[in-house]
Amino acid sequence: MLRSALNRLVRKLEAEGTPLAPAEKEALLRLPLTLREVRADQDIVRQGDRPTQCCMVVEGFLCSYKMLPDGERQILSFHVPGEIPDLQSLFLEKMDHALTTIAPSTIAFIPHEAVNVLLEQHFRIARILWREMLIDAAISREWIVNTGSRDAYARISHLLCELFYKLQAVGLTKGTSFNCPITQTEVADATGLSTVHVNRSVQELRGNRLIEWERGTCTILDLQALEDAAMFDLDYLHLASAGAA
Amino acid sequence: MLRSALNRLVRKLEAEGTPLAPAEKEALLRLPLTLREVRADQDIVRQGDRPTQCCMVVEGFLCSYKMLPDGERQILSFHVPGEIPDLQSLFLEKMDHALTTIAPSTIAFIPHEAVNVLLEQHFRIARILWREMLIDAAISREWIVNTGSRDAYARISHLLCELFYKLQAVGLTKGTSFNCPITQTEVADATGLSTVHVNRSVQELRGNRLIEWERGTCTILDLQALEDAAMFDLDYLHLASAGAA
DNA sequence: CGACGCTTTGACCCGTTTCAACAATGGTGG
DNA sequence: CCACCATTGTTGAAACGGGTCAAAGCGTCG
Repeated sequence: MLRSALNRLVRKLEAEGTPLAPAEKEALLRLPLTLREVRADQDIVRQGDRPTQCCMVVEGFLCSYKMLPDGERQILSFHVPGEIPDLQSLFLEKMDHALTTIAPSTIAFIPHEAVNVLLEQHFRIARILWREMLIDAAISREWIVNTGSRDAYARISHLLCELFYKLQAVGLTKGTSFNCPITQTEVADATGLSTVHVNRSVQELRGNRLIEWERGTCTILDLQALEDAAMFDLDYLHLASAGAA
Repeated sequence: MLRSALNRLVRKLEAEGTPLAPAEKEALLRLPLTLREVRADQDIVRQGDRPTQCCMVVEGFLCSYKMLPDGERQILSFHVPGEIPDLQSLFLEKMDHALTTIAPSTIAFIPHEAVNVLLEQHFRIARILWREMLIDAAISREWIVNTGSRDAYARISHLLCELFYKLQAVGLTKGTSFNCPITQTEVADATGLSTVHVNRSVQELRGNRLIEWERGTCTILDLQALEDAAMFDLDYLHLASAGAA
C-alpha cells in the first residue's frame, strides 16, 4: 500500500515528460509517508490551519473550498489521485481554504521538513513540483472563466471535461467513462449555481445525449459535443503531450 | 529608470519579510533588464505565445485575460507595480492567457535564461518567487469565490478592497485613495457582470458613502463597511504582516 | 423496514442582462 | 481656443436565466 502510494507519486512526477534519475527516484522512495484511510466528508485541513505536513491523494477524491460568512460554500477545485493539493502550505503558512474528502479516500501525509530537504537537494524535482502548482493555478484561472463567463449548461459541461481529462491523465478512466462520486450539490457549490438548476442542466445534458451520469459513474457519450458546449480548450491543463505539440 | 526598476524588484522581494543577502541583492541588480514604455490597451503577451522572457510591471497597470469563442472577455487578475505577472511562463511553455496594459505602463523584460540561472544559484530567491506565484494562485481562488458566490454589489466591493491592499503594500496609496485607471467595462469583465449593472452597483456604493470614484481616482470612504459588504478576509493576500500574526 | 441523503419537480420570484439611447469627459487637430 | 470625435459613464424599460421554497420520489444501507 505504501509502496503503491510512492509509485503513484513517482509516476505523477514522471508524467511531466522527463524520467527521473535513479538518485531522484530513491530520494522520493525514502520520503517518510504516513497513510490514512478517510471516509467521505472529512476535513483534512481547515481554513486558518498552519499545517506542518502536506498530503497526497492516493485513492479517492478531495476538494478544496471556502466558506463565506453568509453560509455559502464555494468549491475551488477537485483533486484526484496523484495530486498534492496543499503543497502550497510549504510556502504559505496559513491555509486560506479547507480541504475535504468527497469520497472515501486514502491520503498520504508527508512532513514539510522532508519535502524542504528534497527540494533543496534535487532542484529538478523542485522544478517539477513548482510546475505542478502552476498547473493548479492555471486551473483556478479557468474556473474564474467558468463561473464568470459561461452559462449553467456550459459550466457543468466544462467541469465534466476537466474531470475526464484529469482522470484520464492518471489512468482512471475506462473509455469515456469514469468514476464520479461528486453529488449535484457539490457541482452546484463548484459552479456557483443552485442544486435545482444543476439538476435541470444535467438532465438537459442527458437529454441531448452528451452524457450519462448515474450512481457515481459518468459516461461521456459525445466528447466533442461536450467540449463544444463547454467552449473547452485543453491547453490550460498543460498536460505533457499537449505541451510537446 | 533602470535602477528604479531593479530597486522596485528588490523591495518587492524583501517585502516578504526576509532581507536579502548582499550576494543575492547583487545577483538581482545584475539581471539584464530591458525597459519598455507601453501605452494603454497593448497586449504584452498573447494566449498561445511561448515567451522567452518574462516581464515586471515597473509602473502602470496590467491585467491578464482570456477570450472565449463567443467573444466574451474574462479578466483574470490585475497587476500593479512590482509584480511579475508571467513568471509562470518559465515553467508552462505555452501561455494559456494574455497579458495587456490597461493604462500607460513601464515594463521591464527579463530573459528566461537569466531567471533560471538566478533560481539555481540562489535557492532563497527561488523560494521567494515561488511564494509570490502561490499568492497569485491564492488570489485566483478568491476570484472564483467572487464570481461564484457573491452578488454584484459584494463583487465590486471585493475587487476594490483587493486593489486597495495590493497597492498599499507597494506604497501606491495616499490614505485610502489610490489611482484606479480601471474602467467600468473592465470591472464588468473581471467580475462577470454587465457594464450596465456594474454602473448601477458603483452608484449604489457611492450612494451609501462607501466610496468615491471618478476620473481615475478611487477613495474608500469607509473601509470597514466596504470590507463587510464584500465579505472580505485579508488572509488570502498573504501579506507579510498578516502572516506574522 | 425505515431513515437518510440525493435527485427530481413545480410554481413563483428576483437579480441581472439586453437593447437602445443619451450625457459627460477627454484628447486631437485646425 | 474651440469643434470634433471617441471613450466612458448613465438611464429606462422589458425580458430572461437562474434562484428560492417546498414537497415528493428514490436508492441504499444498517
